[in-house]
Amino acid sequence: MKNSSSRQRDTTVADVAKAAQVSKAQAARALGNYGAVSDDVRERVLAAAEELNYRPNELARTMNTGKSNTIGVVVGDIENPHFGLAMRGISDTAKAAGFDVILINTGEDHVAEVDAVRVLLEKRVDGLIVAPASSAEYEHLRRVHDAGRPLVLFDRKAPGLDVPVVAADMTPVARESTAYLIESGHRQIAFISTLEFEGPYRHGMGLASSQIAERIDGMNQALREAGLDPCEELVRLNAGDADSIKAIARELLLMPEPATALIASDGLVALSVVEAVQELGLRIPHDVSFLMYDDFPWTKLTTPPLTVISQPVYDIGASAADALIRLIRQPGKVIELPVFQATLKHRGSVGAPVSQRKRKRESAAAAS
Amino acid sequence: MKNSSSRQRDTTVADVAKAAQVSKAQAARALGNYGAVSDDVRERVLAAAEELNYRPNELARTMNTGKSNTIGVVVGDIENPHFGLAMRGISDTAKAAGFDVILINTGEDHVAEVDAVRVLLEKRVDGLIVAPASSAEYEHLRRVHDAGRPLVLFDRKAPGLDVPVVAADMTPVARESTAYLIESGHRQIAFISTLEFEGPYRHGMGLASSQIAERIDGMNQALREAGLDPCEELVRLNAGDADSIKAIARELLLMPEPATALIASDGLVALSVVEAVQELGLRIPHDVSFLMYDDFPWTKLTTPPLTVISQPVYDIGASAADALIRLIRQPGKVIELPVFQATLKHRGSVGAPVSQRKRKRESAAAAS
DNA sequence: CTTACGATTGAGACCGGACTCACATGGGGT
DNA sequence: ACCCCATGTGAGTCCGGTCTCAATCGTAAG
Repeated sequence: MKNSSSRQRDTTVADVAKAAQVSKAQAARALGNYGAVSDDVRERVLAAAEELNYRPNELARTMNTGKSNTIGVVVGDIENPHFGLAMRGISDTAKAAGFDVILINTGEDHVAEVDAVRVLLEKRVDGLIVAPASSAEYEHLRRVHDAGRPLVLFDRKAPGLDVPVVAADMTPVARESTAYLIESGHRQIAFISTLEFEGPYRHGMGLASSQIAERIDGMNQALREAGLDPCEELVRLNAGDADSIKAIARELLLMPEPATALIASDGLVALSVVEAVQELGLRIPHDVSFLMYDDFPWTKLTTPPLTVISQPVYDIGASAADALIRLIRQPGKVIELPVFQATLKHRGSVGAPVSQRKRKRESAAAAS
Repeated sequence: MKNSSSRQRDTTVADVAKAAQVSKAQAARALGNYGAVSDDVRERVLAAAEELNYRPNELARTMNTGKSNTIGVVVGDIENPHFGLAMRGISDTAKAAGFDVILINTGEDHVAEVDAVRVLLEKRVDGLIVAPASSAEYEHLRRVHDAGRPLVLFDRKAPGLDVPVVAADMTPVARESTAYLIESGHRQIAFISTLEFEGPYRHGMGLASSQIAERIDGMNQALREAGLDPCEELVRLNAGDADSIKAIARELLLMPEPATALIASDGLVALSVVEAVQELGLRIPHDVSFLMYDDFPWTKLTTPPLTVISQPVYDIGASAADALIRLIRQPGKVIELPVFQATLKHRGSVGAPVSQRKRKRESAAAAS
């Protein structure tokens, strides 16, 4: 129908105005639905717009209103279903409020993240939701704030940055699940995370990721409440890539006093840990108990299905979007955020440790 | 340091020009690195820009160059690791060529997809990569083309739309893997896909998704080559959501002449199919063999690990980006695309069917 | 029959860059 | 000494909208 080549210059308000025989200003008013326009003019303009297939140039509009009706999202790893689900929460909420969402994936690379933030700022998004790769370096995030763009952090806090953070409080569930492991008889409970940190874990040191800090804190709480001493050697940070995670898991399972329960700090770590366990020929939960963060669909397919800690990820995403939009609409107003809780989902990967089994058998024999 | 409130008006070329005591035009030239500028002026301008922390307004630039140095990507389901990985291929390639990438997720919803395309067009991206949810409705894609923006399709063709498509050729691997199943003794081989279609599968009808069409074609080829008759009842489209997929899997396994091998058309379908098999108390591969498309990490964790068909997803993404960029740089030029092949990865989920086992046992007994 | 006031309307500035055009300036060639 | 052309430079236009402002119109009030 139309010339399919590239020249197809877009029709502008001026074109529409000419066709409708009115001034550019009037056409713009009718199209933009502002100011006073007589019914006669409005009708003619809209008809002309329809006829010419007029599409407003959003860029031009953004340029002199300063608003783009778009929010930008920066995540580290879109391959991680955790972020995928959160993204849906964000999208749905934003869409309902009339905002478009554009996403940039950084592959957990700090440089890429800085770049992503710059790009989104340049495109004049109205606000940003960022799941920062590193909570240590956040100069680029401060820039967002300085540029007067609302910012909401997702999943991780940036200490020293006064910005709303939407995340589940992981301490209670970490405590609960550790207590459950202790109750099952475990004493050597290991925690594995890819969180990067200079040097090995020590109690009391400030961790860059509040999420991980809470998971460890809750664990330590439960241990102390049970009269046990949290062991620094059993908390392994800097787990790195898949091979490195597997090496760490092997190490934990083959030590003189091996870990009898492993906790994976997220679904990606879990993948490698389970693989390592299987490669060692150990069975879950008979030889070693396993617990993981992130309720991914595949966790139900292993034998046995895995006991997981589940967060309301979709809701958290939705809430982040909601907070951001409120911030965009009422700048400066202090907003309050709902607190989210994670829950422990008992499936089949936690059991009594081998030594415990022996003890039970012995006491049963003694009783009979 | 700076006033942290929102007023912080951005510094513009005009500001820089004033500070450097030159005309706006000269400042713009020095900043934009075009035209003729004396060393003296350039120096002063750059110094002033640095001093004032000048950041070009990308929107304004885009508005009168028509180029945004950004490519837009529209995918149906970013939660699907398949797209996540492809996205990385796209990002890496685009970044290397100096393009930014923005992504919009549609949740496989056609309306959302139309919207996404509109938004990206409005933001004046230089080109689009789209994995269309439905190959049947592509009016919005035609609009991209009409607007003179390069477009590359990912994973799925849109028949009747003259646009480059980057995807692996699934026919050979479908044929190979089906042949493998046949060789293992299977005669009742079922295929399950969520592809939406009016009515059940019939031979020879045009499927909206070329990916699925190829998978089925390859399968039928292998069957015919083995002298078997492709059975329409064993190809199940419209599998729908998780529950629906499970119901279909159950049906296939409980028919009078049940399927002895199941093929899941993608990793998401696979999740539900395996779950259904497990819930029926059937064991893979003893009671039923299983084969799936998509080599997801979790497929190695099940017992037994699953035999999968793997595509070079990252490379396909990279190639799509590469094709799009070539199209952006040389409009109109016909580009040729590499052909990608998928490969069958033997793991442990395919074995001889039960009946076959019996037959083997019997013949072994007869021979002894 | 004036006057006044709200509704309409058009001209034009403006957002922040890119780019055109006319006008210096000056060194090289003859 | 004179012409030519490359290099520098500033004024101003344009992109496609939004928005201000002053002028115009109609009509109800005085």
